[in-house]
Amino acid sequence: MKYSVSEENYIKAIYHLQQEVDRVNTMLLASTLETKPASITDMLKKLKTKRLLDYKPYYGFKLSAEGNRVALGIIRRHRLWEFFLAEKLKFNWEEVHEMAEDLEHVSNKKLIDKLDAFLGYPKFDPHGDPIPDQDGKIQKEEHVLLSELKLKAQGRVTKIKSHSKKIMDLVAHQQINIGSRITVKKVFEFDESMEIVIDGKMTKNISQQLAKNIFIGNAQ
Amino acid sequence: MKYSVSEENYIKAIYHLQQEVDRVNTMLLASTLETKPASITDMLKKLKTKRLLDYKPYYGFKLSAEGNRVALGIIRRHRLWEFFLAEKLKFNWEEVHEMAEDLEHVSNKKLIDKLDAFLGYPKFDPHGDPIPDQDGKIQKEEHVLLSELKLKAQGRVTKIKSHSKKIMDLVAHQQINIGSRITVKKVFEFDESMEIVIDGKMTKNISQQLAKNIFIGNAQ
DNA sequence: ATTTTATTTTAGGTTTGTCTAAATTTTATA
DNA sequence: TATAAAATTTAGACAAACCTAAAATAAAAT
Repeated sequence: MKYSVSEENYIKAIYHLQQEVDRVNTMLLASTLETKPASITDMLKKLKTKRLLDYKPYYGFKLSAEGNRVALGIIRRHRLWEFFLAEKLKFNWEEVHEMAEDLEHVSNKKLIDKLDAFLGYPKFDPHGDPIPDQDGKIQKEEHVLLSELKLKAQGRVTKIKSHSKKIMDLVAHQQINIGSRITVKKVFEFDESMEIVIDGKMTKNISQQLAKNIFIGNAQ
Repeated sequence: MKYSVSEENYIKAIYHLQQEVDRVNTMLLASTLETKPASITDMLKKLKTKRLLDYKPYYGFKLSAEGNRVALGIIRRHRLWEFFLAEKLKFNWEEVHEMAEDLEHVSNKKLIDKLDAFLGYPKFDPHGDPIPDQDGKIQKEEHVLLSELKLKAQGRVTKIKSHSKKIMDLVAHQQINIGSRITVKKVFEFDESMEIVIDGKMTKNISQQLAKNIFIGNAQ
């Protein structure tokens, strides 16, 4: 089954929201898609008739099993293209998200599977988010926030929570990358900022707000 | 300026038709786009107001200078993606056209220029068609149809005229590739079929219809 | 338990790109 | 050159995806 760009954007947005809340509602989806609640209702009905959505008027909604499957396909495409853009075309990892928003809608299965092979079946995209395989399976992530790491603890950066430009600017400037090895040297009680060592080379001071957006984990 | 997928498909189709006839008309465009004449007229008006088209009702039409520039941008994207698909993802050259039809509409300039660099600034796509550079400049092709080649003449395959699946099937089966060196051994008066030698190795018999679709030239 | 507020849906309108059927214009033919 | 045929355009309709404004429903507050 082939879905329109709009349908795919709705499905993807619902999927992501479901990772944070158990039942998505109209207002929330409208604000993340920057559209009006009435438009949301229209699309919900459409997705329901296509059996992608479990939807009862006035009572929120969630993706059906099939809806989930479709969402994972879109996310697979998005993240593979992100990996391609960063790894092969040498884009900075803060630039790739926007371009992948367009590329993800090119949905020829054979193309995506060959791209996957060409890239060497990567398990994580440049932001550290897991890339679903052909069957929609996702590598389990186990990670904690850098802000929760104990003194002297160390681990690798697996993911940045938000992909907003503001965070990306700071993270890039501080030379924190996916895969960087981080050691917590000191935590200051005053503002809970921390001193960290990156890859055993650079010592940096980062705010608690930033530390709350950096995941440290077991991946890659 | 950003154009819709539909607008881009019209612009591209008009550009290609202009390589064959001097003034394109409604019926011709309708049949190549597999759409109805009334739809063509609608879009022509739109492209005219956007100053992409030189159009006088009832008297045919052709692309403006700006229309040409836009067309070359689309063709550049199409052919770069074709090259990528064939060269990097290892698709057969008869498969790439269809996928590139989707990819060509992803029009981020920086993405395309980086893709171009990644591919090593190729001058011809897998079908032997020239790839416009950033400024829309195209490498001049000089070629003749294989059917017009004289006896004992030889040259390299630079391009296949049509990209239809039917032709591609036959061409691939006969092991005729872009860059293959072809020598005309014999031409039969009865049906104007010809015996050719490919790369000095294989001797094949091909129909006149096929020979009329194979270009032999100076490129690559 | 009402009333107020917030959320959600419905009703009806717009734009884009398509269509069919009818009207118009050009081209071909007798 | 008048008429028939073909090509083109216009008029009006439709689906997709959005919108605004109004109505319906649910949740919160008094």
